[in-house]
Amino acid sequence: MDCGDLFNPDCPTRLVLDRIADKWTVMLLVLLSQGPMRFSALKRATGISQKVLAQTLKRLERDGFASRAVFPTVPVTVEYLITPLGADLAQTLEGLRLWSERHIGAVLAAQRDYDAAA
Amino acid sequence: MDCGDLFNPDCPTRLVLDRIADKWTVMLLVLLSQGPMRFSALKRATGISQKVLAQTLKRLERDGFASRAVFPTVPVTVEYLITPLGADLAQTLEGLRLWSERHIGAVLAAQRDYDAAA
DNA sequence: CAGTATCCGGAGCGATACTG
DNA sequence: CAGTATCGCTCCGGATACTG
Repeated sequence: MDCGDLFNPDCPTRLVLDRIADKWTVMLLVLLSQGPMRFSALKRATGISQKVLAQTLKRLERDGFASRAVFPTVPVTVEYLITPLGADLAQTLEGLRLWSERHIGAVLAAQRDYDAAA
Repeated sequence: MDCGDLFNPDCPTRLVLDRIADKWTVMLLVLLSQGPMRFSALKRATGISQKVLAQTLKRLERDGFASRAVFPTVPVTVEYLITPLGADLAQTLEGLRLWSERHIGAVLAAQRDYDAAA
């Protein structure tokens, strides 16, 4: 891994990591990559508080990972959709998901050993 | 992406993500994957505060991603080394790094557009 | 329904001082 | 050298209440 620029706070990898590294972003990314969803559906599915959900969706939109579709019904209906960029990122995250499922056992075992030694 | 279990806080992907999603873990992982390093060298290379560096290294060790080698010199010498598990994870993160370098332009452009509209 | 506004507690991180 | 201990600030996230 070329990491010279990792020391730069503006390094692409750090920027992306900082963006997806909060509690809910990846989860919403994955959810939306399965299909469009409305605000309340996302809230129900995830259990996120309204404030944080709104916040996270706004950032997703700002970064170009999701888009908003507003239907002028009464009351208003809003759908969130993943963008091609967001779908591409979700696809890439798949590698990390596979790694996690394969190796989580090893990680948890290491933690147990470590804690037992202490 | 099979995300049914993403809603479970104990889902492997969330566990791993939560562990590497802090400010310094990935950077240390990458650094150590290039070769063993001593505490003070890591401190100099990264600019992390002593407290947070010690904290982060301890977690890396607990998760089985790094190991400590203590040499009984005076004063004591300590080297940190990446483990096979840690090296494997660093390798996987390479995919995310590549994605970041390829698409960071699109992300920053999206942010500019979004901010300009507001 | 789809948000915004406000308050609050806890975690993360840095700076500083101290120790074997 | 390789840490630990303490303080203080900031930001994140949750709970609650309110609005077009």
